[in-house]
Amino acid sequence: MNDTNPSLAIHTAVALFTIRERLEFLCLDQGRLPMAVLEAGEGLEASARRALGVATGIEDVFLEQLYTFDGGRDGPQATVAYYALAPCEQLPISRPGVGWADPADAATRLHNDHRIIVQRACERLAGKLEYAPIAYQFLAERFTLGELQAVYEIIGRQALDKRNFRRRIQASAHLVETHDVRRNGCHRPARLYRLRDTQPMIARSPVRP
Amino acid sequence: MNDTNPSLAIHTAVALFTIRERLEFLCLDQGRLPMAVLEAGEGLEASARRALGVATGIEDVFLEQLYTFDGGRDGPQATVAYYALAPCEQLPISRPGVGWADPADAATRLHNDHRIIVQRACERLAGKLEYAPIAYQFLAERFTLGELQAVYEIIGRQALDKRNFRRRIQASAHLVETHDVRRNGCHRPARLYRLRDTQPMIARSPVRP
DNA sequence: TAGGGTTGGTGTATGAATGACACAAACCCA
DNA sequence: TGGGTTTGTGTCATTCATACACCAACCCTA
Repeated sequence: MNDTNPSLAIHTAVALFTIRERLEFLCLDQGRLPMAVLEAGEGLEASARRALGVATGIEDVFLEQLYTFDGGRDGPQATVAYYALAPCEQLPISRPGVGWADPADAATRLHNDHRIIVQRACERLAGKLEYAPIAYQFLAERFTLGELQAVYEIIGRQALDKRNFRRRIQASAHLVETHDVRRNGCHRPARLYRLRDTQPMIARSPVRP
Repeated sequence: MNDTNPSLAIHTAVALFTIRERLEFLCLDQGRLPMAVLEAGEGLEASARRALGVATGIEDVFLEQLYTFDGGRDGPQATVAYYALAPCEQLPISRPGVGWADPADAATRLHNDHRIIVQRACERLAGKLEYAPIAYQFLAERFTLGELQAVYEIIGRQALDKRNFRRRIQASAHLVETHDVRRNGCHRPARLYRLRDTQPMIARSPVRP
C-alpha cells in the first residue's frame, strides 16, 4: 500500500511571500523551498500546506496553485508548485534553517528548479494584482490606505500617485472604512480600512494566464 | 524500473478545442478526455502531446498547462490538465470513438473530473482572449478580419461592433496585411491577414490567474 | 446585363476612465 | 510654538471605449 519507490513521486513545493519593506520569500538554508512528497489519500493543496507547516509552523495562509513542473530524470516525477501569501505580522518564524530572501537573489539562493518557481510566482503576483484582491493578503485585518498602496508599489515595482490610487481603490469597492484610526508616528493619523466581508475569496486556477 | 503500481500515478489529460461555427472540444466516447500516464523520463507536456496524438493523430498544436488536480482515492495521484487549440482545418479526425462536443454539454458528455477541466479551460480561454494572442490559434495561417472577429465573439460570448473591433485589432499590432484577398461567397472579397512573425509564441504559466 | 442579396470596409461624435498635479490637516517632537 | 512628516482631498486635460450608417465589391438570378 505504501509505495516508497523514489523514482516515481509527486512533490509539492511552496513559495511563501511576505512584505517587510521589500517583497521576500521563505527560503530553506539548503537552497530549497519547503517541499513535501504527496502521500496516499492526501490532496495536493493539503500536501502543500503540510510542507509549509513543517517548515514554518503556520498553515493558515492564502495558497494558490502556480504550475506543475516535471522533474523526470530517473522516473515519472512531477512537482506541483504553489505560492502562498501572508502578512509579516503572522510570521514569527525564527527556526534554524529557515530564512527570508529577496526574489532578485533567488538565483544565488536557490537551486534552479526552485528559482523558476519564485520567478513565475512573482510574475503572476504582479499580473494578478491588477484584477484580483490579492494585495490584502499581505496586510493585517485592518490597514491604512498608505500600507495598501505600499503593497501595490512593491509588487508592481512602480510608484503610484496617491490620489489616483485612492480613487481606483474606492471604485473597486473591496474596502469598507472603519471608525478607527492608527497613530503611527509624528504625523496625522491614518484611517483604518478592512476588506468587505462579502468578498468571495478566490484560490482557483487562473482564468487569465 | 518500470513502475506500474496503479495506486501511484501521474496522468495528463488534454482538452482540445476548435471552432466550427461554435466552440467545441474533443471528447472520447467513454466520456473522457484524451489521457496518458506519465512515463519515466517523459516530460509532462510531451505526455500530454502523446495523449493527444494517440487519440487524434495530431500533435502539432498550441498546448498550455491548465491546472493539476488530485485524483487521490487509492494512492497519491495527480492529473495534470492541459488545453489545446487548433484550427478545424487541421483536424481531419474521423476515428471511431472520437468526437466533438459543445462545452455546454460537457456535464452530460463527460465524467465529473473531466467536466471541470473543460469548464476551467473555457474560463481561461475567455479571460486570456483579452490580453494574449490566442484567438489566432483557431485560425489558419492567413485569415480575414471577419473570421478573427467570429472567434472573439464565440469565445467571449458576445457580439462585437465591427469597426471598434477592427480598430482594437489594428492597435494591437499583432497583424500584418497581406496583398491577397479571399473570395468566399457572393459578396465583396475579404483581405487576408497573418500574424506578425516576430510574435513570441507564449505557452507558459499564466501570469494573471 | 441589370438588380438584389450579402459580406467587406471605413469615420465621427460622445461619454468614461486615466493620468498629472498642489495644498491644507493632524500629529509628534524638539 | 514651529518644523517635519504623513494623511487626505479635487480639477483639468488627455486618452480610451462606445455607439452608430453607408458605400464597395462580388455572386447569382432573372
